Amino acid sequence: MVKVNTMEISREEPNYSISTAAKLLGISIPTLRSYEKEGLIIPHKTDGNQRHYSQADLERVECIRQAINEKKISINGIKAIYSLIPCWEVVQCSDKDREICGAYNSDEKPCWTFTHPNTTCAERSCRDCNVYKNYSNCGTIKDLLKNISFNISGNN
Amino acid sequence: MVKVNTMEISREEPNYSISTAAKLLGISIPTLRSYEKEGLIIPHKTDGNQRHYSQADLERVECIRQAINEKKISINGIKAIYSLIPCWEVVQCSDKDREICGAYNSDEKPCWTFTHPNTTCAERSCRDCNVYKNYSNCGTIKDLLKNISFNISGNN
DNA sequence: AATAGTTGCTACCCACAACTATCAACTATC
DNA sequence: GATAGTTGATAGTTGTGGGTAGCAACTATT
Repeated sequence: MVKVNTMEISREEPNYSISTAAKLLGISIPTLRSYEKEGLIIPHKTDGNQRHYSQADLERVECIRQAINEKKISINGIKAIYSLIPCWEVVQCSDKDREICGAYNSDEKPCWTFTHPNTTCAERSCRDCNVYKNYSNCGTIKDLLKNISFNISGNN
Repeated sequence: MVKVNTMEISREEPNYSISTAAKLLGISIPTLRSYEKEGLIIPHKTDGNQRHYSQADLERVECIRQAINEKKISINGIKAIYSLIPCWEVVQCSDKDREICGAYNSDEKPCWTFTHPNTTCAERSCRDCNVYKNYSNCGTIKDLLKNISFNISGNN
């Protein structure tokens, strides 16, 4: 139990610089930066604004690469898929939040690419949020949708 | 009421040949065929195996085109998004169905591109199914997910 | 039975999404 | 304070996904 916890922490410890991360992944540094610019990853940033990547980050990037290179899903496609993660349920945000939240009302970009003024997510760090952390692995979004009690309204 | 019904029927009446459909959409015939081959649309087929398109089909194609040309989502991306439609809830299929159903266990292709032997969907026509019909319009998939009572398990 | 339109191929084209290289200014480490 | 590594830019490269054209065989319409 304690051991698992330790492993979990080390998996999320941002130990790799951008150059070692790029080397480990077999891609260039600009590519890694562009994934961030597109909102696919949120690396940790030091006080001096330098990027650091954890093991979990690397695995996330590998899923993204698999989607792009093997599944032939474009970057905008991945963003659209991420936007379907039901964040509003994961963070249990209020009806009022949903009205004003850009993420809730978008189907083009993941929620963590929005600023969330005046919502539950305002003071949260998206990198540490379960929406970002849990549903990043290659096939987990559909699995999330399966663990759902549906209540389809107006379905004729 | 009757009037709406009539409109609804005419909207789904497969009145257009492939050449007129292509002309109305401003695309070539091979393109229209390729969308079908990819599983994005299911046109009606005559006894002589010729394709006929309804008004609803044309609108569907327009959404697909918008996704490809404006949103820059690749065809495989669109397929992956369609695969996230919770068909199992729309058609209310059994636990046993879910075990053996290729669609339930895929996140690459929409459910209607599978044959569904020995499931609730086996004897259904996918073109007439609500999964195909209702959640084809550009932004409706996320809306569907919003009309849901969630029951997230194992969410730490 | 003749004309027009369709079928499923295969072969071809090209815009551009994904990626890389290079830069001066800045940060980290010793 | 000097070396190595990083930052955000811009400019350049390239593979290929999305689309088209052309074909013989088939179907529809007159």
